[in-house]
Amino acid sequence: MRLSKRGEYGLRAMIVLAEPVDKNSMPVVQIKEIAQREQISAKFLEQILLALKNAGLLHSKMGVGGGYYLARSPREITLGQIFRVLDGPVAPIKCVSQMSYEPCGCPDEQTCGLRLVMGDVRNAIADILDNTSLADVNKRQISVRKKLGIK
Amino acid sequence: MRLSKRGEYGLRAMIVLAEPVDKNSMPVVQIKEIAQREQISAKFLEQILLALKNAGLLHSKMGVGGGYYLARSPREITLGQIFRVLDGPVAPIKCVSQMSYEPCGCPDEQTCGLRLVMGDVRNAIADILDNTSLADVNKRQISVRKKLGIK
DNA sequence: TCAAAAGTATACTAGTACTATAGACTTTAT
DNA sequence: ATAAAGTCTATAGTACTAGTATACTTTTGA
Repeated sequence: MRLSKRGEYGLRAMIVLAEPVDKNSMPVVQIKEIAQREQISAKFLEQILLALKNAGLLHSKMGVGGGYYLARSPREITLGQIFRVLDGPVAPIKCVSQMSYEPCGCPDEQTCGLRLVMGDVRNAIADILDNTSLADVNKRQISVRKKLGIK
Repeated sequence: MRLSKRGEYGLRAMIVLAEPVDKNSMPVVQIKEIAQREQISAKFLEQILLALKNAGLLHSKMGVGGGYYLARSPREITLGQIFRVLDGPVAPIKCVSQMSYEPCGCPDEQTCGLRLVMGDVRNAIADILDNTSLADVNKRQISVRKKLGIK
């Protein structure tokens, strides 16, 4: 039940890109900067951000002073959207996938016990990922920091 | 967020092995029989059941009339136990694993937003898998069949 | 007693996915 | 014009997946 490095890095990068910036500074962040902050290979991150751009979650600006920025407000981008771009369906088994169903080959799908339970698992995961926006993540981070009295 | 074939087949086999049998027939089932019923390569299933046996979830009887049977009552074997033997930790990322924690390399684990959310995901999955026994699965199957009016 | 049924154990393999790395190209600000 | 930045595609090493293969051990019962 693993999140790939691709997914991990992409989610972390998106969370960084959603961080509230001081007003009237253009919220464009460079790959290199994210890579450094999060200790990720910049070249690998390149591919990941490109995929997120092609999926419409990021926009970019080329050339000097360029970089990436969110295509929509952090409130409107969920972790589920990001996850699906980078790691595919949320469901642990294809036959319970809402977004990309496929039969799994069990003798009788309707009464397959595994399918029943894995359906619950899928729903539990999707519930969290699809109802947590980048803004929510930032809010939580801030409240944790406050609680710990840091920064 | 995928369940491997190994995990899938193992869980399916365990569910079969937990099926209520007519009283006083020894509940020993052969690999071949499970493989046929569930459409799984018998040789592959062999390895899987062996792993489950070595983990103490199954017992076996060698020789003619032998086979596998559950080491404990279906009420006492959870899907979480089976899953962990075959597919490893439930957590989507190592730094939120209860059973086999490892740092994941983010700059500050305490305030890592991804970690906070993935912790929730881990708990949601573990909640289901660790609180669903083989007996529960069978009960659900039966109730689904009843509802559908089959068999 | 010995053959057949059944599990045990390990090695091997083809294919695919993962995790990058590399390099050539395009766009843009100054 | 040049350097900074993203774009795009190819490639490589490694690990994992999903099996196959093979030789063995244990047990039963004819």
